Amino acid sequence: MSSGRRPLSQTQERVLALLVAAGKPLSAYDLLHLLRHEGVNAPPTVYRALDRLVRDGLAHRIESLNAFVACSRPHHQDMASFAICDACGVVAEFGDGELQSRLEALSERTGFQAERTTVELRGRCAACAAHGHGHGHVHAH
Amino acid sequence: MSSGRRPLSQTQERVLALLVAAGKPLSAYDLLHLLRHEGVNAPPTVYRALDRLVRDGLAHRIESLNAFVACSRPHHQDMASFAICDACGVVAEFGDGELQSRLEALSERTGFQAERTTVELRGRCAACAAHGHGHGHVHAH
DNA sequence: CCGCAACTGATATAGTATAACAAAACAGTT
DNA sequence: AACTGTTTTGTTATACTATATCAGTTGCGG
Ligand SMILES: [Zn+2]
Ligand SMILES: [Zn+2]
Ligand SMILES: [Zn+2]
Ligand SMILES: [Zn+2]
Repeated sequence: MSSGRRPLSQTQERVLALLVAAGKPLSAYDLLHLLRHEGVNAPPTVYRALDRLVRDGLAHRIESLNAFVACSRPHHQDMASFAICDACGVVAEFGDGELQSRLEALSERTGFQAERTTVELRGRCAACAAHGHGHGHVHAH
Repeated sequence: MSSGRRPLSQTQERVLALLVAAGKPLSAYDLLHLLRHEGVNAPPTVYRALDRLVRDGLAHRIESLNAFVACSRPHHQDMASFAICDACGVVAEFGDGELQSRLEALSERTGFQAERTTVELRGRCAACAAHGHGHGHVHAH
């Protein structure tokens, strides 16, 4: 039998390293541009590596940004939520037991069987809210 | 002074009507195809109508689907959450005071100032979970 | 009438994601 | 080593989602 899961491939390691280094969400095409120097030059390669990382719980997709971020507590089983600063781009990942309980209670009541839950707060982080970075925007370019 | 907000334009009305009739999320391009018969033939027209409807609280964007759905309780001020069935495509919109309080408490603690909150549950609705529609997928085509 | 704001038309372009198929790499088995 | 099933990669092409830009229009208040 196969004990544990496969190790990451070279590409998967590279993508994860880039996400960790960035410390904020990168789009698949951001990653692709960063990897052009290293022989990766097609979208599917990047998307496949991302699929693996997300399946494995090493990265998350941020739906409201169409982007990906390294998991801050790899392989956790509970659901993840995100607070995303629109001024500086930083993302805080947090787990919230009460939030999760609340959503599970809802499933109980309604019979809806959730397989995946997205919770994303968009706004300003404490630092940016203080600083008068009140109306800036992060640009991907 | 201008009492109340402007009425919806013809295009905006049509887009809203289509969303209501569909009873589930439609992509901007789904709407565009439906409107081709009526002289609308460019994406920006549809996106602009959708912007207006979303700004006005008559429709919501579902981030995890890149699609739009009519609001089930127009103009509500509290945050909306969504349970989306991946088998039959139906979306249930719900407001949950406790959920909202929980998220507001979080903002309080961390200083994060949320301007927009996305809560989306993906899974199977009660009917589909019962029926053994256990592994189907909804296709947009 | 004038000016302003919102909306539209039209064209082009940017950004995000997957389909499909062939080839290579890898691990476990015989 | 040879065989087998699975995973990953390469490559090309294509589909889907969204915005930029600029000109023209419409509706309304001053
Ligand atoms: Zn995580
Ligand atoms: Zn910030
Ligand atoms: Zn609503
Ligand atoms: Zn269903």
